[in-house]
Amino acid sequence: MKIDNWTDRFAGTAGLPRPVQDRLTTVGRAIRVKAGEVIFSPTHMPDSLLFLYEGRIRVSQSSEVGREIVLYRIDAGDSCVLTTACMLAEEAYNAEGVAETDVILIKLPKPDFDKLVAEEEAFRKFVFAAYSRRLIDLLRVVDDGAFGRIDVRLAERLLILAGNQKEIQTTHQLLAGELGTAREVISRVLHDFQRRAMILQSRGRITLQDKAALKKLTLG
Amino acid sequence: MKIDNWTDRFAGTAGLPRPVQDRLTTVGRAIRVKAGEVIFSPTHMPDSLLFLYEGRIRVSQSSEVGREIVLYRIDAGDSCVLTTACMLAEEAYNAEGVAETDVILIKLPKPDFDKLVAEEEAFRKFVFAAYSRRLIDLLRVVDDGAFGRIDVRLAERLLILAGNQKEIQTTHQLLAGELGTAREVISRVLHDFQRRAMILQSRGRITLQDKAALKKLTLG
DNA sequence: AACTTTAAGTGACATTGTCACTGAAATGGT
DNA sequence: ACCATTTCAGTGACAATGTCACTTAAAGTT
Repeated sequence: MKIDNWTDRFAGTAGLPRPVQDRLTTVGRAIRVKAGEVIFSPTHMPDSLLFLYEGRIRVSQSSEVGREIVLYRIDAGDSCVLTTACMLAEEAYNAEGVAETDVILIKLPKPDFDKLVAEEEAFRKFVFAAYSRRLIDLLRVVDDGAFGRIDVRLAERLLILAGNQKEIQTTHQLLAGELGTAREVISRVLHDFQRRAMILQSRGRITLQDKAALKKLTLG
Repeated sequence: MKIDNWTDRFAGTAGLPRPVQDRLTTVGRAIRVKAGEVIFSPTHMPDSLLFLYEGRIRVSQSSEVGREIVLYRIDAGDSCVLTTACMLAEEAYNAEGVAETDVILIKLPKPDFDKLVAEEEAFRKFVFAAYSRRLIDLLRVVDDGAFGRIDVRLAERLLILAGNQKEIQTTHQLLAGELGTAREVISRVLHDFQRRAMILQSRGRITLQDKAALKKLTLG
């Protein structure tokens, strides 16, 4: 598939000279991915730089015994540098990226990526910024995991997942995967939140009834 | 201070053309740091790229309540990209770098860094590789912290810290800081290791008496 | 309606983290 | 040498979190 002018959507490419942009739209292959599909995993790491044109990707890490933790999310307009990092590293890792919504990716082959990094200042900045964001994201994950309380982290995450909505469609299992904990732990904490009238639960759905109270929890 | 030919020590600079290397030795300022001194912290983030010419830097993250976790170590020949990442990011972080031994750093001002990245392929590769290693390191920290058992992690760390030595000079408090846990937890686990004749403790010192047993612990 | 699958609840227990201490070993001054 | 101070380690009680082995409930399937 071909998408015209995708370069307009990315901070690193929008300001490039017209001929360069034209070349990019020629060499970059657009790919549609359905929600839920795996975009990269330890066994299948693309050898291209991925630009996320549309949708959202969830990057998570999983343990041998099936537990999981969400590392960060990639939104439209950003790129996925973890795949490039993993290309360079020999060590084992176990991160995977899953399309959280229907997704349109632009796949830029490595040689073109290298050329662009070499020649275009703006693109270089974009790539470095992407790396930086991921590093900072991971620092946050480490901090939360090592020092944060589970009820606080869950309250935070519920607010984020809800956005400006009041309801979240999810399961306890999925929430456990967000925070890298066990389902039972989530069930316990949510039960407590409900007892305190902060939320209302039904199968596969959580209604945030008192967002202020949840937010308050994340502060103190 | 000036150090001749420091560029020979770094993968990203050793292969550069002679004139480029000469320029680098001119613009790069060498700095000596004594063991224990803070090299960067949230309140004092250098605006240069740091090359570690000699010694070792410990990068750790600390919580508000005084707990700490070691993220990774930077060895001679490597660079410290976290500072460059933090320069680009607006978000709060709380990582700090401490000289673990006496250290010699080469400080390359940002403009020179940018120029080098723009012009030299080898240097670019070096920088990207450095970013990648840190990302992978952090993935490991997340994995260990979220899914690992504390006794296994401690056994692993003891073996690493000992290297090919048999003895480690450290305190329970410092070991707690390595793994992001509390001193009492370390005391408990070490007590257990000693009961099982895997180690021998005295004030400020741990002797690994049965490395094989410790290693075995890290597998099963 | 009966069956299957998936989601959630629960109690018992293990592990890890926190708190408030105690005691022991090194350090430093007089 | 003696004492005071500081640093390091040990400990028991308890809280928070993670694990296990289930049960119960809801939604989808035939």
